[in-house]
Parts: sequence; C-alpha cells; structure tokens
Amino acid sequence: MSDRITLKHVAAHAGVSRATVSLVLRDSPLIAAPTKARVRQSLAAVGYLYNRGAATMRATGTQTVGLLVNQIDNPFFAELTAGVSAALDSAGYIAFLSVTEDVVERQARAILRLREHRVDGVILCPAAATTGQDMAHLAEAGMKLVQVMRFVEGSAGDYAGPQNTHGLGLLTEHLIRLGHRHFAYAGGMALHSANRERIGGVTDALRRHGLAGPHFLPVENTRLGGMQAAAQLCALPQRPTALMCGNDVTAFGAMVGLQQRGLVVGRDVAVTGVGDVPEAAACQPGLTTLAASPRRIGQEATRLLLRRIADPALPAERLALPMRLVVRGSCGSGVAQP
Amino acid sequence: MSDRITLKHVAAHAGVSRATVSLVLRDSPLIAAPTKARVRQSLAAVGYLYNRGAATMRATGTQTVGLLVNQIDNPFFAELTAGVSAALDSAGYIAFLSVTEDVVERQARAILRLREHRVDGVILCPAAATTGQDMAHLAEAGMKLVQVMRFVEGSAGDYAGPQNTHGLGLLTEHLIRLGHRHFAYAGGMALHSANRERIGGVTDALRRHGLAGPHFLPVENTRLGGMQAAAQLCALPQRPTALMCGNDVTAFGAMVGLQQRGLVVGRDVAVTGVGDVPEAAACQPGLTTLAASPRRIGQEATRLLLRRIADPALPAERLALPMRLVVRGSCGSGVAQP
DNA sequence: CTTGCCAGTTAGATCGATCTAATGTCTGAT
DNA sequence: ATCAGACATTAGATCGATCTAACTGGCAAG
Repeated sequence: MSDRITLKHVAAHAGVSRATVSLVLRDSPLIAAPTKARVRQSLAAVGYLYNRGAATMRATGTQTVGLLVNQIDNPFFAELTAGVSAALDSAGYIAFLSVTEDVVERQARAILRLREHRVDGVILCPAAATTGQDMAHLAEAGMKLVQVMRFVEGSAGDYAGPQNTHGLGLLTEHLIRLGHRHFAYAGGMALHSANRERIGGVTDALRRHGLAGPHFLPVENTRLGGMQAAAQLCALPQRPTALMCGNDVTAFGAMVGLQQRGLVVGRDVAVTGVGDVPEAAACQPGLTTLAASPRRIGQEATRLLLRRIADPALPAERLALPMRLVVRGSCGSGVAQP
Repeated sequence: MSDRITLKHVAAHAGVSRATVSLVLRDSPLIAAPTKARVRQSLAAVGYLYNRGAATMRATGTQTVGLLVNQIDNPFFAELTAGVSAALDSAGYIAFLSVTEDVVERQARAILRLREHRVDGVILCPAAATTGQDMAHLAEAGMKLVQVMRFVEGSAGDYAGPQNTHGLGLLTEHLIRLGHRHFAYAGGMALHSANRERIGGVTDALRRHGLAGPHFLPVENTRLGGMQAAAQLCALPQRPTALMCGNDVTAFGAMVGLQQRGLVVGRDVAVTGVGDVPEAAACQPGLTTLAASPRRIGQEATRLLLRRIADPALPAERLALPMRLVVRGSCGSGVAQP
C-alpha cells in the first residue's frame, strides 16, 4: 500500500517548507542550488510521487489531451494514433484515447468525459454526423481542439490532413494515362470532408479530360464495404474498368470480392486505394494507392494542438500534407483492349 | 471562456448547500426526490461541468485506467485496443493510451505518468525486457494491473491472453497431417511469454510425432522480420517445407519475401500466422492461422481489471482463451512430393 | 545608522470537490 | 409531554498541490 506521501513529508525530511519543495519540483530558479540538491535527495529518500490531480486544482493545465478517432482497427488510424502517442510522449503529455466508431453519441459522451477531466486539448477525427453547431459549442466552452483527417463544414480552428483533392487528381490522371475511360468510386457513404474532397478530386480530374464522373457505389469505407462494392460493380451492365476506393481497407475488400468473382485485379479491373498502409505493399497484387503518411499527420496534429494550448490566440492553421502516388500491380500496365 | 462554475454556484441557484448538490450528483438515496429534481434543474440551468480532478482529491478512484501496448500498428493490438475502449466506455471509464514500442524506458515513463495521474488500474502488454522485479515494484506500490497477451515470468496477478501452447499444437498437427516433416519457425526474437509458449507448442507437437524441433529463424515479429525470415529460409541448405510465423504480420512479410524469390506460397512452402487479423482473409493466398479474437481479449482484460479495482483482495485470475484453427490457402492441400 | 533592495524562503489562503459529524424536523411510541 | 429514531440537509474540515504576499538576513548606498 502506498502511504500517501505528500509534499509535507518531503518538506519535513529536507527541513524546508512545502512551498520550497513545490518550487524544486518545477525546477524554479528562485531556489538556490544547494537547497534544490538537498530537496531532491529527500524526494527520492521518502519515495515521493507527484499528484497531478492536486496540482491541477491550482495550476493551469493537466498535461493531458484527448484523442478521439472513429476507428482504430483501420491501420491508417492506428499509425496516426502511434504518431500522436509518440509526439505527446516526448512533450511530457499523455493521451486519453476513445474510439467513437463514427457514432456521435459516443463521441459526445467521450468529449464530456474529457472535459470533466479538464484535458488541455483534443485531437478529433469527427464522427461523420458531427455538425458545425457541435463544434461551435466546443469552441464556446473554450475547448482547444485540432481536427484531423476530417474537417466539419462550418467549423473553424486548426486542422491537419492530407491533400485529398490534389492526391485523387494525381491518381485519376494516372488511370487515365493507362487508358481507362469508365470509372467507379467505392466508399464515401458517410459524407464527411475527406470523402467529399476525394470524390471531388476524381470528378474534377475526369472533367478536365472530358470524361464522365465516376459511377458512385455508395458503401462504407470498410473491408465489408469494399466487398459489397465488388458485387455492385459486377452487377453493372457496362462494367467500369477502374474501381477507385475511398481508402486502402475498402480496396482490400474490393480486391477479395473481385477475385472471388473470377476477375483478375490489375488485368480485368484496376483497383486503387488511399493511404498506403503497410498491407498495401504486402497484398497480391500490390495496391496502387496514395501515400498519406498517417504517422506524420498524427505528429503534425499534435504539434498544432500543443501550439494552440501554448497560445490560444494564434490564427488557425489548416495543414494539408501532400500525397504521393504509389504505383503497384493492382492497376496493371494498361486497360485491356476488348 | 468557461466561467468556472462550481458546486457553490449550483447550490446558490437551487437554494441548497454544496453538500446536497454533491450528493445529487452521485444520485445518493439520502436526498429527497423533489430536492434532487430541483438541483438537477439548476445543474442544467447554470451549465455546470463536473470537475473530476477536484473530486479525486477526497474520493477514491479517478474513473481512468491506463492501457499500455507495445505496438498499435499491428492490427491485432488495434483490435484489442478497440475492445478495451468499448468495454471501458460502457463502464464509465476512460483510458490513457501509451504505445511503448517494446522499449522498457518508454514503458516506465508511461507508468510513472499514469501513477501521477492516479489511474485506478493499468492494462499492460509488458515490453519484452520487463523483469519480474519491475512487476513486483508495481504491485508493492499498490497498482492494480492486468497483464494482457504476455505474462512476465516471476510476476503475479491477473492475465488475459490466448491459449498459445494449445493453439500452436493444433496448427502444427494440421501441418503434420498435410505431410510436412521439416519445420521452420520465424519470430520470437524477443523472448516474452507469448513467444515462448508459441514455440513450445510447436516443439511439443513435433516431439509427440517423433519429429525434430523447428529450425528457429530469430527475427522480430514484424513485417520486416517476416521478410528477413523468408531470406533466411531460402538460404538454408535443406529448405523446410513449412514456415510457421510468430504472428500474422510476420507471416505477411514472409509471404511477400517468398513470392519475391519466386516461390509459390501454399505449393512450394506452407506459411502460417497467429491471430487471424482481418488481412489474413484478404491476402493472396489466404493465410492459415489461429483465430485469437483480440477484441474479446481486450474486453476480458477490461473485465478483469474492473473486477480487481472493485475488490483488490480477489484471487488472481489467469484467463487463457481458446484459439481456433483457420485453414486457408497459404498451407496448400499437402506437401509437394519431391 | 538608516534605508532600500535583492535573493531565498515561507505561512497561509486557495482551488472544487467529498467526508464527517452534527443539525433541525417530523413521525410515532411510550 | 417526552423521547427515540429515521430522515433530510448542512457547516466546516479536508485532500495535496500552487499561488500570493510577506518575511528573513545580508549587503550596498545614502
């Protein structure tokens, strides 16, 4: 059992006041070096453990932040989470994690709990149904928050995410160069900003080349959604030759679904993803996708949040990180001539 | 800006004392129903936000727990984390997450920080180099903790993980039935309990059938480790026909490495994993593996921890969940006859 | 000799909840 | 009429830090 050792005990042991010990803990320049050394010895001698809860009552800041992601079993968000965790660790912070599964109620419950714990800020990948009003309430309550991957329409503040529109333009033009003329787009049932930007990027690129917009397959951006998209694609009278998926996980599902129907991915159908999670290089054929460096995005989001916490008055920053085209076997070397 | 609304303000608004409001917050039976209703109205009217930090100073428990995993980018641990998060959410708890990357120093730093935050308990997948003494110190400090996936030798307390020994026995016998006689085992460079049990399960099963132990390829249980193992396997004078990998991610790396060397997985070499992460069904060929239901393990670990927090005197429980053999294409239909 | 200042230290108030022990109020039994 | 006991509520102490404002002793300037 811990014997509830407080500043008082340390102070008694070192022969100083509690205030002095408190200042030593924070390495204040007010305290003379020899005193500091003596107090530090006592700290170790009595086995003192800092009580951040108590400190929080008077001091400002808890050295904690919240991280809310919609899913964690998607390797993309797992990497992002790892990036946040590492960046926070080296800044002396620690994160509360909550997985919302895109359910606004879970998100709201988690945010309330985080506010009760007086987190210094929140990194939020907003659930798809989050409204601008929800965000406004948070801002009014003085919550420092950085949005990541998705940006709620009508909201304000910091954001870190990939250049979706530009990236999907690159990817679409690559497919056009390969000879594709009929496109399908799988995923993006939930119309959050990332999906809108991605679909917009594809549509714009097609229009630039005088092509019709992609055939939209409204499924969720999950493995299962990808499999459903494969089924839907095969049921179309005139099958598109390129299937662009909202993210890598969806593409994995689609590839399995297509293969189950006897189609050879990369020859009969080109498939693409978004994100370039490690599995994209490991599957067969390799997945052509857009590298979005989730770890980096997590780190940048953390940097933005810590910056915001340090100076709430700073102007908002919206960071759009470039995506890189990664060509692998899943889109083959050219469209099959009928 | 939040105007620091405390119990005092609510009490004034409702015309009662702070103590009464405090009791209403916790839905105490001591307070009469009409008073409760009135106070609850005031709570909402003044926009009160509970301050858990302050409460913690007197009350016992913070409604927080720590979750320390060695990696999160492995889908297995991502699923496990999702299970923990969901289970905690419905119990009114929230988790601090820290990713240790198997570095004991990061683990130690995170645990210190969690102790400073006075978490009610910790779910820990111990970094490989964790010693029994480390665990003993934590126990002495009164830390409630549940180990998950790995169990530090010489430690005590609760644990939740899969039946590694039995599971790998099943898997090995399946390969033996297919005609394999020469086995390699990739992974398990870090000798924590899970790796030891898995290797033990293979060795035991082989011995039961009068076969020599697996050729041990000492790599890390990562995608990269798997690729290294593939290279090592191909360099062996007499190549084993079955490559058993320490987990699915290692197997994915191994499959890529073998394919790069012109070998057909499932025909030339049988490959197996452990865990059955979703990608195992999606890769080509599908990966024969052991389903370990990570989400369930996360939920069980959470249950054990909450139980332990509620009653620290309970006897320790070591939960070993069964693994199910999942046969897919990666081990083919029989060993190739030379 | 007094004053002012500085560096180093500290007593005591304070943060916002909960806990303890006590208070007042209303029954119903003696 | 008095008392025991249950019920509902509360004043004030308390948790363990930090903050504010004040206090020391020593030294230089006036």
